[in-house]
Amino acid sequence: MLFLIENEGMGSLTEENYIKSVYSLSQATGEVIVSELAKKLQVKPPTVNSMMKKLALKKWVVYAPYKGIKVTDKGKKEALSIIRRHRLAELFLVNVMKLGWEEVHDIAEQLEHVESNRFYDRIDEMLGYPKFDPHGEPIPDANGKILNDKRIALNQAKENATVKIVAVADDKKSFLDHLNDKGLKIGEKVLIKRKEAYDGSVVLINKAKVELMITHQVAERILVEE
Amino acid sequence: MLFLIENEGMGSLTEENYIKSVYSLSQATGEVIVSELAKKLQVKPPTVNSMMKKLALKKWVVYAPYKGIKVTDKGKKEALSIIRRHRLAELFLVNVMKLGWEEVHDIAEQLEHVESNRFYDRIDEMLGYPKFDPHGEPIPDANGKILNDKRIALNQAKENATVKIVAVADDKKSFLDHLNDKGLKIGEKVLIKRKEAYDGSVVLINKAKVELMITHQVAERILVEE
DNA sequence: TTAAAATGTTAGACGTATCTAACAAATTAA
DNA sequence: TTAATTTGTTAGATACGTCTAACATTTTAA
Repeated sequence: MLFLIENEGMGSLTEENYIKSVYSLSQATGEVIVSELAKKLQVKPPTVNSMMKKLALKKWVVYAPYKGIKVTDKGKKEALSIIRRHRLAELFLVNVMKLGWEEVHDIAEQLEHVESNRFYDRIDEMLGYPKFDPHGEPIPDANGKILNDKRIALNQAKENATVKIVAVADDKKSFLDHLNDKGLKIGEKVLIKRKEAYDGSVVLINKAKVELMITHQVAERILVEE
Repeated sequence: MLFLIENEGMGSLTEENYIKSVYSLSQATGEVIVSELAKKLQVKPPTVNSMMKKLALKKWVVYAPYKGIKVTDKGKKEALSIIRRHRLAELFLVNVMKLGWEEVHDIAEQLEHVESNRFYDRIDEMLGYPKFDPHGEPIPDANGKILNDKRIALNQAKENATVKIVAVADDKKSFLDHLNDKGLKIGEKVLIKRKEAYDGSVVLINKAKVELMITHQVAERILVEE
């Protein structure tokens, strides 16, 4: 007799980490490639490959050989539930436990896997049911509903539109530094002046009326709305 | 090239769970047997057997085939560090997060494996550096030092001694109920009237001057001091 | 447009933690 | 004190998550 330890919808800690990364890396463009995931998760491509087959069987992702990986609604729900726990944990560590923002990420990475609705509901309550974390990232509610899910990658915004930078899809320090150098930050509005069909770069005008050119690679990782 | 992921002293989550159980189950008698551990950890005896070989290699336990398992000083240090985290977590969940005692054990079981000194030091600070948890169990300090480590099993106390019940080495509800039926509880003093050499049972007199007989099996699981 | 480079997949291996089946030792009871 | 029972060990299997080496496909660039 064989017993299934995990319930239908549940995932192992590892699976949780994968779906979370698939979700966030595919946010901007709608999909993510194997090598990108491998880099993010610090594993080799074959490992990602076999895990994707597994997640595809679970219907968390859509995955055809040599094609990009897409999250399904089911996978999205999983990811949002983990992201909710991560963001609540971070906020809790900062607001209640008075730890510094720079030191909470790794702890939250561990706390997000704690299995206990009571624990997270209580944190949510103590924090006053917050809707956003201090990076501007929305916190999904207990049902996985997320406020303002209409964010798009900067390179997908229309020419001449004025959009607000609401988040970045890459939290590596080097990327944040790069934005800083360009005089861009979360919360600020920019005007999309021109999108180069040629190389996908975007020319925009920032708050200080300065014209800036940003590469496709970078534009893809900046989330905007409106 | 092969990289070791774990540092010398560290253990996997599984190893941590094993050494914790070895430590607590061997508290009273100085050792614990395979089947007892298997029962506690919900695994089969061969699993315990192979894990004990592993922990013996790490010098956390002393283990010879068909003999009881003993914790080494090194293993004790590991165990105390996990127990510290568990007890701090429980107290935090109850005192700060206002969860009920009955619901915190499983959450603490998960939190105790969070790797972050900052996290635990902060909890310790918020709780005012507590020395005992509400079950009367001492909380080891950051160096693994434990206040009053002179507790002994009830059956090891001398005849005619008056001792205080400070903790139980078995937190299953059925055991606690059994003690309740006998009119014994943590914090209460009892007089050891007689110890039967024959079957190891102990006759004692409780607060209400009532004479009680408790079996060796039970006496072994009641920790007393003084 | 084809050759080189980048990216992805398959096959086969390994370590961890677990199991069952079969056997061995120690303890208990007749 | 020997036989039965309990307890422990060994051997071999399995699932998970990972790897490397070899091969396949796709993309890029000459």
